Amino acid sequence: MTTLADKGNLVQRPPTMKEVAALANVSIKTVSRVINEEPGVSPELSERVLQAIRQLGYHHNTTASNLRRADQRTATIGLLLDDVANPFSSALHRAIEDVANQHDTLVFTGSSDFEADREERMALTLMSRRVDGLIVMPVSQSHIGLQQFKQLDRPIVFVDRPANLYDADSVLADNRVGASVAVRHMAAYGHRRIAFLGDLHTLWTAAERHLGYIEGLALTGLQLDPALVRHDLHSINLVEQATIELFTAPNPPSALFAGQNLITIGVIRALQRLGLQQQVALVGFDDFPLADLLMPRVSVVAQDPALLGKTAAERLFARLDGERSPGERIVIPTQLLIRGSGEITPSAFT
Amino acid sequence: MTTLADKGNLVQRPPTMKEVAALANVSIKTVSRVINEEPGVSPELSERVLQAIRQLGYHHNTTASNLRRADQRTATIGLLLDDVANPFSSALHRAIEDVANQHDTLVFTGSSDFEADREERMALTLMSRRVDGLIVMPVSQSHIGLQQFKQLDRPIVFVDRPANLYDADSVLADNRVGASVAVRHMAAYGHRRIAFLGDLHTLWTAAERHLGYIEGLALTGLQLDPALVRHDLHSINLVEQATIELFTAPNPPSALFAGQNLITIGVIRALQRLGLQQQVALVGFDDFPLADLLMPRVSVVAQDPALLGKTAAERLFARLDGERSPGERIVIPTQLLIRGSGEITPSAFT
DNA sequence: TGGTATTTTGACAACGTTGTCAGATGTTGA
DNA sequence: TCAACATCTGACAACGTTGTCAAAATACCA
Repeated sequence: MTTLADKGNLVQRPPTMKEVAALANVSIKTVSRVINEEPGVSPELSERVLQAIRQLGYHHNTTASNLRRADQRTATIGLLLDDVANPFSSALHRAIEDVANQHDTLVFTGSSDFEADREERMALTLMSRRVDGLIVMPVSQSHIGLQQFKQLDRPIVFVDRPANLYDADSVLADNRVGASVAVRHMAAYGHRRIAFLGDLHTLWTAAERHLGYIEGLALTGLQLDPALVRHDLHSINLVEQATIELFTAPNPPSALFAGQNLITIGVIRALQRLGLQQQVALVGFDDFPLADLLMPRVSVVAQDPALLGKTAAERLFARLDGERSPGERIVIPTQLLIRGSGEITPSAFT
Repeated sequence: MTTLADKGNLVQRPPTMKEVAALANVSIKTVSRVINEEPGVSPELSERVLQAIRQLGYHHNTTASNLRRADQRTATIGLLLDDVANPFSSALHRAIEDVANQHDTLVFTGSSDFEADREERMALTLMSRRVDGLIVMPVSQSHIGLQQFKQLDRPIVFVDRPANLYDADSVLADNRVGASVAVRHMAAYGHRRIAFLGDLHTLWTAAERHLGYIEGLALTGLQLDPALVRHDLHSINLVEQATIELFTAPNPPSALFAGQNLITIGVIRALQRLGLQQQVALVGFDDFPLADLLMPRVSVVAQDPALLGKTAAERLFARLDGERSPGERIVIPTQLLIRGSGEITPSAFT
């Protein structure tokens, strides 16, 4: 025969309102009133209840409370990120946590690892937990799980990348303009052969930055050379390899636009290996810690992940507070940070 | 008159088992059995139920289920970190998430910002949510909130820093040995004046690394000079200022031990400002991204946050599975990564 | 003093689910 | 054909809380 304890179950039940009520010699409802600070409890009873609460070490059971409450709220939201350990994601996370805290809401966070079915699974799990809303960096195109969530009329806010879901808010960085500015910046320093190194072309941000690159070239009257465009560089090895290939091929670029911070880092690694870091211009998309300590200091198009996160969270809570306007795209501007690597002139390179 | 919708409540209730049961023309209990894959439901009924579930878009309500279940589990754990956006914390977070996923458990994460009362508040909130267990980077010394949690016989595992709570597991890096190794390493390169720059002395890790520094000096027969020891450098400005002071004072150090990664970065910034980065030896505690791309490349004592997190999470789930042995201290070794900055000789400096 | 208005309190059902147990149905063997 | 048994199924209570509403206690007024 096995007992509960044998199975490793939590056998010691926390005290309940019932026990508090018994000790204070009042009804459960009175205890409930005291805890929820509802008016109309005499100071005398209230004190007796509080005393009993202290004595028993009672703690309110939020889940049971939420189950009964009429508004169907759980005071939790879900957050689906690429990877909680990625600096961009974790900066978002922090900003969202801060807003959620102000709304007495807890955050369930998960990493999708860019896998649509992980995203899907997480979304369904969170739906089972009845989270009040969702903030998502979307991976999948179909959003099957998310659609089901939407059907319950619960808000979803997309962040960093938009979704095909009609009528959902998205909070995005201005990827296209940012990329275009980066290209034009290097063109202004005299570069005519500017390469593009991008992430998985299926990612919306990668595609937008590529479009910005093309726009930037067009605006400065430069020719687009397909040999200078590399997509799908989703691992550091692929980045290094692509960079080296660019410089061993005939007619190499004199400037590089790196479409994402991990790509920027891979490029720097490769340039150091090639000994070219002082001769090739480089602007990366998305800032990263220590970019200003490298030699040369790395110029980047900076996003503002904290602002993206804060905006997304505020949007979500506005929806939860009843805001019913149609879904919007909110675009947060980017900023070119001039530090040195983007201002290297072509003359440095031969 | 205001309706529910006006108040922004989630008015559309998700379908319940009751509705599924009605549609499939069976009892609620049968629906429950199908969902929980309990044996003894005829294939025919089972199919009818599944059909109804699909038709209504039913999703199991985990919270209601957990409330009723006998084992008192919510399949959630709480995670209290310094700051989810800090790379060390977020690496821990990711490793813990992965283990939790394997146990079909969701993680509530919060940032304490090194404030004891934030930690306290978070702990109480998580207790209200009836999380099954807690993983904590502790801030406070008293652990009032955590103690109450422990009283419910729910496991807590401390990570990175131990707690005064008797009988709780801690998973720690070998701070003292790591620091000692760093000091001895630089001493072996001929340094006799090695400075210590540390974090808030109230933090256990900072204190341990300081002890390791002292031990390292003692083991190499070097004199401890209090003028070379700086504590409480909890902001980048304080670090830069302290570094500059060290080098403007008479008899400056020829080598630096930085007790934490943000401190290391501040030191590098200051050394660059002073133009001393190639002349002063530096070993930092805790690795950071790009340490190997700076010039000189930065030697560090690396911790393994992913392993710390994984170990802590596995410990927690072992407890939840009924493991009843006394609380343990598990120490994860550190590793000296030789990259260049720690191998600069005193001769470079005059 | 009696009657009404007001405040305070508690009994009970309900939230959505699962545990318990008894009843219904079907199967087997003599 | 009937008892004995195994298999399926459902009624009901329970988990810990809050919403509803009526009862009890108190205050107020003529």
